[in-house]
Amino acid sequence: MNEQLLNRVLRQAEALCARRGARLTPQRRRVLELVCRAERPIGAYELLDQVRDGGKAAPPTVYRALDFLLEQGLIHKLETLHAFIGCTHPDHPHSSQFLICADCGKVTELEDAALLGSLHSAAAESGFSPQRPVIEVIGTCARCAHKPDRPAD
Amino acid sequence: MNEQLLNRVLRQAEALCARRGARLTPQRRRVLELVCRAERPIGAYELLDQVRDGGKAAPPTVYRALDFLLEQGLIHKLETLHAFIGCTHPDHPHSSQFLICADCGKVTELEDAALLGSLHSAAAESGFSPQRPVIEVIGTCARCAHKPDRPAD
DNA sequence: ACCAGGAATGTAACGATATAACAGCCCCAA
DNA sequence: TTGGGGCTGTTATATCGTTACATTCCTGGT
Ligand SMILES: [Zn+2]
Ligand SMILES: [Zn+2]
Ligand SMILES: [Zn+2]
Ligand SMILES: [Zn+2]
Repeated sequence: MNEQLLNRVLRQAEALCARRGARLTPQRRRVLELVCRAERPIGAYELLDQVRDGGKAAPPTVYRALDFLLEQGLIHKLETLHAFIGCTHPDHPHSSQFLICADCGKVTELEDAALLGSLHSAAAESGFSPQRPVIEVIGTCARCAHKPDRPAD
Repeated sequence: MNEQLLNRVLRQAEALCARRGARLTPQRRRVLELVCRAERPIGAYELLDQVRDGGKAAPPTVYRALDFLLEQGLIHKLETLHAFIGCTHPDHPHSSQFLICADCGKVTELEDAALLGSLHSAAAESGFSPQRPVIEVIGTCARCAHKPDRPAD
């Protein structure tokens, strides 16, 4: 996430939390910023290292911040990677899908209505009521597909 | 999985492995049977307890069997639960979807072509080549939706 | 039958991810 | 001012998964 987008996201986060009466404390804001600055999904313990930064901090510090940010929809958790990414459009609640490149590790967040529709149709046939769809697709991104070969294998 | 289906699955597993030159050893067959007998997704350490059954066994024993069974498509892993279920139709390779009831824990395996189609379309728009789609839907199953209330909350 | 050599298993230790439980702090509201 | 709820600190522990290396088993070539 570039600097400009990051600033926008942080401002949106503050506005959203204010509107909702949720407290985006410095600790939480710090974790949000770290997640968003990471070019790739980032793990909780990796975050912990950065939060410590010489000082002291324990897992609950980071996990509690992550829980808050997840509740507010400011970040997403990638179940297949046990890692987190910042949401680029937290302004509205959404159920999104993730394209995860197994080669370069980059993740693209989609919000595909047709895909969600298919999912709801399929669930409905079984009388099932979806509450939290988890859709994560491991594959190869366009950039990596164009690479002629793995350069440094 | 009922006894009849279990027996069919075990026979299919033997046939498949034989055809592929893969060795469905007693250990692996045992783990497959334990996974299939479980009414719900079962975790690796839970399996380990049952594999031990008084004797001795260590995590790699179970994880290696699980790896083999996953490779052969005889079981599936549920990423959101860190648990495993037996595949009810291992005769052909497939990418399936899972409906996970948050109330009773039951899991339904789907193989919905339309849903997969939507997924591929959505991915294609981003130039992304899917290799392993992970689709797990947390929600409420038909049975649990009909319950008037949580009986013992 | 014999003997590699690879596949499968046993065993001990460790690493990574996540939560429980309880204590102290801060801020606002009654 | 005095709770009380929300946030944070701290320690320990639970849960999930892997590494590394020794041993055993099976198989295929001779
Ligand atoms: Zn998002
Ligand atoms: Zn890539
Ligand atoms: Zn299946
Ligand atoms: Zn249910």
